[in-house]
This record gives sequence, C-alpha cells and structure tokens, in this order.
Amino acid sequence: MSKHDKIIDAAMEVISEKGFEKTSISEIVKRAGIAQGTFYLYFKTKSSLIPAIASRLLSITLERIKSKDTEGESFWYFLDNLIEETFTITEEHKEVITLCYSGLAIEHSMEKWEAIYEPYYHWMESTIEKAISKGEIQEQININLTAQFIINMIENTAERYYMTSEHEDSVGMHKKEIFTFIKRSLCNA
Amino acid sequence: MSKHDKIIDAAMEVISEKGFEKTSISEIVKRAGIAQGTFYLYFKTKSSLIPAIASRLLSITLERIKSKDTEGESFWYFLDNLIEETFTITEEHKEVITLCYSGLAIEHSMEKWEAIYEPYYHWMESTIEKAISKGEIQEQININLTAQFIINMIENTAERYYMTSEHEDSVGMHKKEIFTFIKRSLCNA
Amino acid sequence: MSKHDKIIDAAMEVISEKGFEKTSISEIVKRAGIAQGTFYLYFKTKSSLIPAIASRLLSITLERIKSKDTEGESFWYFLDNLIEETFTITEEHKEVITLCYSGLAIEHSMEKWEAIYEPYYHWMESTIEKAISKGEIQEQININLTAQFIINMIENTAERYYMTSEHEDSVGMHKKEIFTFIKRSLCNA
Amino acid sequence: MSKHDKIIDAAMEVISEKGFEKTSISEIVKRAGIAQGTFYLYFKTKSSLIPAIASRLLSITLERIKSKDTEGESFWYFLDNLIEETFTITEEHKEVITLCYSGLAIEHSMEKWEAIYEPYYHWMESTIEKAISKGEIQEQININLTAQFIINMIENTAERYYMTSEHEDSVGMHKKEIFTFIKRSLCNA
DNA sequence: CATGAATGAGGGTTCATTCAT
DNA sequence: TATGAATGAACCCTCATTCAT
Repeated sequence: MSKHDKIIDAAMEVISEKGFEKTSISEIVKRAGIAQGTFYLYFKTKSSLIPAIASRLLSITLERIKSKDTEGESFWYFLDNLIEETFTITEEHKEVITLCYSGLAIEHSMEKWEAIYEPYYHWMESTIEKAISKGEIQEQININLTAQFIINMIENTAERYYMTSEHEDSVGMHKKEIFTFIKRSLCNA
Repeated sequence: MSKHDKIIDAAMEVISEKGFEKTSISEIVKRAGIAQGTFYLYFKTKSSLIPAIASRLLSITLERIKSKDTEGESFWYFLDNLIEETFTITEEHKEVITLCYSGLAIEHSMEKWEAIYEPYYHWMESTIEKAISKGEIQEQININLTAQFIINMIENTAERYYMTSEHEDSVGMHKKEIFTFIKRSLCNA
Repeated sequence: MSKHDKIIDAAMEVISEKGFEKTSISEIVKRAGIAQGTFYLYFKTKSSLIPAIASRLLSITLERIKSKDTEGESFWYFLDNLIEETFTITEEHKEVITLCYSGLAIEHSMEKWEAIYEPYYHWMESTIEKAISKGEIQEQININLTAQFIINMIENTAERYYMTSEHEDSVGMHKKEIFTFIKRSLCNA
Repeated sequence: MSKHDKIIDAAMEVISEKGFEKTSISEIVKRAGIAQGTFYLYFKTKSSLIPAIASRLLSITLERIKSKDTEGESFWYFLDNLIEETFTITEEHKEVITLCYSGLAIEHSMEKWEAIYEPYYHWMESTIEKAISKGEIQEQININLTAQFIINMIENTAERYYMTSEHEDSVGMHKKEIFTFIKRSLCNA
C-alpha cells in the first residue's frame, strides 16, 4: 500500500478512537509506521486530511452499496439493502463520519464537500426516478430533496443509534421502523 | 446575571465562532468579563461545559416551541410550527448544536445526554399519542422511534440546510417538503 | 528584578553566545529561571525581543558615556572618552550589537529603530555644535552626517576589532589611530 | 555554469531575500534546478556556504573596482571611484554582505575570512603608499589601519544608507560628505 | 468568592541531512 | 555523479490548570 494510503488508514483509525483535535500527528505516523516528517510529504497540514478521508469514506460507501445487485428488484428491496449497508458502515466508521459531518468540514470549501457527495445523491435520484416510472412510488415529490431526506435520515438514525444506544439488540427494530416510515411516505398507495 | 450564566453565554458565543477545541478558556473569561481563575470556581474542567451548554440549549428550544399554543389545533398545525421553530433555532445556534451532536459529546456519559433530551422526546411522544387518539395519524407506528425520527429529521435537515447551503431563498421549499414527507408517512389516509 | 528584565538579560546572554536564530526560547527561560509559557506573558514572539534589547543596549551606552563629566573639557577629550567607552561596551555586547545592526532589525519598523538611536545622534550633534562655536572644529561640515560618521566609525571599528582580531594587544593603537583620523579631519587647523 | 556555481548563485539570491537561517536548502536547490541530495556533493553543510559566498562577493568587488583604470590619476580621483563602486555593490548585495559581516561569520575560522579580505586590504595599502610617495597624502599615518578605516567607513556608510534610509535622493550628499571627511583627514595640507 | 500571573506538557510544523537507487 | 523520498530532532508557541494573594 502506498504511504499516502497508509497515512489515511492510520488517521481514520486514530481519529475514530480520539476525535480529530485530540489526534496527534505523532500518533498517526506511529500507527502508519513512518517518520514524523514523512507525513508532510503527503499532506500540507493536519486538517488537509479531512477532505481526503471524506473522499475515501464515500468510495467505500458507494462501492459497498452498488456491489449488491438490485437491478431487477423492487425499490423496497433496494431500500432495505441501503438501510442495512448504511448501518454496517456507520458502525465501523462512526467517529470519522461524525468528523466529516461536523464543524471541521466547514473549514473546507463546501464546494469540495458537495462535490464528494454529488455522485451519491445523483445515483439516489436516478433510482427514485426509475421507481417512479415503474409506478412504485408517487410522483408529486421533489426528487432532489427526497433523495437527500432518505440518505440523511438513514445515516443520521444509524449515527444516533451507534452514538447513543448501548442496547444494540433493538437494531432490527430501528431498521424496520425507518423502512416503514419511508415506505409509507413514498408508496403509491 | 450570575457569573455561572455569564460563563455559559460567553462559551456559547466563542464556541459558535471557533469550535470547541479551538476555544480557549482565556477567550471565554475575557468575553464573560471575569478572571481566569474564576472559571474554575464554576466548572471543574473545560469539557464540563458541554453538558451545561446542551442543557441550556434544550431549555431554549422547549420554551420556544411550547410558547406557541397549539392546544386546540390539529397535529399538522403543530408539526408546521415545530419545523418553523427548529429552523430558526438551528440557524441561531448551529455551531453549538453541532458540537453537542458531535464526537465530543461522546466523552461524556450518554446517560446525561439522554436525560437532557428525555423531556423533549417525551413531550413529542405524548403529542403523537394525542394525535392517534384523535384519529389524525395512524396507529401501527412505534411511538418512541417515530418521535425520534421526526425530531431528528427536522433538526438534521435544518442543520444541513444551514451548514451547506448558500441559496437561502429555497428555505421555504425545504420546510414544505419535510412537512409533506412526514405527513404522508403518518396520516391516517 | 522584574521578570521582564530577567528575560531580556537572559536573552542578551544567550544571543551573545549563540546568535539570534540559534537561540531557543527554552534556553532563554532556563537561564532566566522561569517557565516556558511565562516568556509569552511578556513578549508576543521571539523576534519582539529585538527592539527591547536594542533599547536596553542604547540606554546602557548613553548612560555610561554621559556619566563621565566632560563638560568643561575640550572636544578632543570628549572624543577620546567616547572611543574608550564604545570599545568597552562593544567588547561586552558585541554579539547583541551585531544582531541589532544586522538584517533582523530590518524585519522591524525602521522608524522604531531610528527612534531608539535618535537621542544618541542628537546628543552628538549638539556636542559638535558646541565645539564649532568654541572654534575647536571647522564649520563647513554637515553636522548631521558627521555625527553619524563619528559614531558609526567608532562603533564599527570596535566591532571589527573584537570580531576579527585575536591580537588584542593592539587595541591601544586602534583607538589612537581612529582618534587621530577623526581629529585630523575635523580640527580647525 | 557548473553546479557548484549554480548553487552559490541560488544561495545568494535566496539569502538576500530571506536571511541565512530562514533560507532552506530545499529552496536553494529548487532555485538552482538540482536535486536535494546534490547539494551535499558540493558543500558539506549549509553553513559551509558562507565562506564560498564571501569569496565570490569579494571577487566581484575587486574586479569592479580594478576595472576602472585610475593609474595615472590622483588618489582623490581613485577615492571618489571607490566610494561610487562600493555604494553600487552594496546596494545590489546588501543582505549577503550583512550576513558575511555578522555573527554567522564567527562560526567559521576568522583566518579564512581574513585571508579572503587580505588582497583587498593589501591593494588598498599599496595605493596609499603610492599616494604618500607622490606627496598627495601625509605620511604620519599607520598605513595598515588607515586602509581598513577607509574601506570599512565607506562600506559601513553604504550599508547603513541602504539599510535604514528611504530618502534615496540624498545619496549624493552622503558620498560627497564621506569623501570630504576622508580627504580632510589625509591630505597633505 | 475572586483574581491573574505563572506553569509546563504537548501540540503542529520545519528542515538539515542521509541513503538506496 | 545525481536523485529525491525519507528521516527525526528540535523548534516556537498555546492553553488548561493551579495557587498565592
């Protein structure tokens, strides 16, 4: 693996454990198995890590979600799978995700951030459109906002679940209830 | 105003501008008009500010939302008002809200956090129950989770809106679309 | 002694030994017997030491030179004393003097620097004027520039002497030769 | 041009802009168009640049001063030219000159430094001797020290002029006044 | 209760130098 | 010779916290 990638991996690990501000470069490089100065060959500053991490994170997410073939299936099958994967990824990377959503992201150009998320939103929109054309969901909705609602709602519920709850047994009910909530709102009764 | 409250106000101000980690006690005390050491008469450490801020924040929120009398009105009237107030408060305090949601909150007992939010959730649950008994919304839902969904969905949409968007003119459409999304999901068709 | 003055003294010591850039704050504070952070209560940055040192240095110089009463004496008696004192002070503080003259001074407003030297130059000018009115030195000279020539020539010769020479036995000859050089140039033959 | 010379040129450029300590090898090699490691094939350490620069500088100076033929002319004509050239060179290279004079030079054997300046002083001494034998200047002077006085006085006045002054219009008066100051001191009345 | 000067550990970052290619 | 990625010690500076008053 390239040193660049080793650094990102190490950073994601340490940030997951300590949060961004409390993560020191020296901890990152120790974990990555490189020297202190080497970090600065690949990243100009500590905070320039953030866009790189965000990008890596979305790659993982999209790759995983797309890997499951939902082509011939109904929108509801697809939605179920989306919920499942989002919970899994969130559990694995909750700290880093929080970082990317949180205030630090603001320091960096929102354009970059939006650009990173763009493919995800876009792909969700086209999925919705297909579902509409198949008559699975109703057509009065604002597609763009609805795509964001769905993605955000699932992600945020997953985050809250893993950030606040210890009683993990109820995860199934959480997933089922979001699914139902969304389906009721969208389905072409 | 008591020194305790002056400190909280100053802290919320500075944190809103700089984020938590980059906020220094010396900036807080300067803004509060007290001496450096006085801070430690009221708070054990810097991070013990967080629960106090969260608590203050929820007080503001609940107070504002409850101030509007929606007693005799329909659930949808109430929902509309809830969305309106949440957007307003979020715009005013987005940075602090982010802090409270984000990773730093983790350092502190989630029990405390849950305890702080408890009255808000509880009040929402009873509002939902009333709506069910009035036949306004359907009854197959998990009341507890649905209460969380609604609150979180509105809060998160508001946060995203104010964190990412510059085209503030569309705020009306955002509010309307959430309202519709929730209503479709809940209404007793 | 105040901590502020302790810092300046320690700084002058260490800079004398190592030069400015190679002098670390940690060495200064160790020598001053204070904590690392305390330095920053008195000086904003490392380089803000320089004007303070320059000021201190000129105080020493002026004080010493003026302490010898040359009131009723001839200009040449005064000149002889000036050479003597300048060599003594230069020997004691040559490194710091070099720093103040050298490029680092450029980083700071030349106005400040000129302001610091102003009293010295001014005092020399009035001494020259008195000598002219007493008929001791000729009157065609540019008083302002001549004052600078004398001061600089003596200071620079002293600096060079202590910076380059090891054969300190010839110091007397250096002093005598400058004296003569200047006297020949100025005396009202 | 050899790589060795490219390095010196680049170093003089960067040092002129930033000062010695703040000049990084990486900036020098970038400017010289060579690789980082190549530097160390030609210079043992960063500070071993200094004698090389000093040497180059004196070559330039001597070359320029000697290029003007003052053979048949009077000493005063020669002196006038010397002042002129010194001001010109000082203006071009003031930063590097300062470096060479300043404390950093101390780190290196003064013998080397003296050796570098030796030809300059020597040439000045023989010029003075010739002037004495022609009866242009008086003979009671210490030739060696007087040579140094003249060179240093002119150099230092030029340095001070370009380091402190912004009102460059008065440069003519500065030159004229040094000339007169020296001439009065030396001339065989 | 209140003060604010003092502390000192620890942070991010720079850069002269080395070495495998 | 020439390269440039890699190194890691050392730097300046910040700031949460303490304590004598």
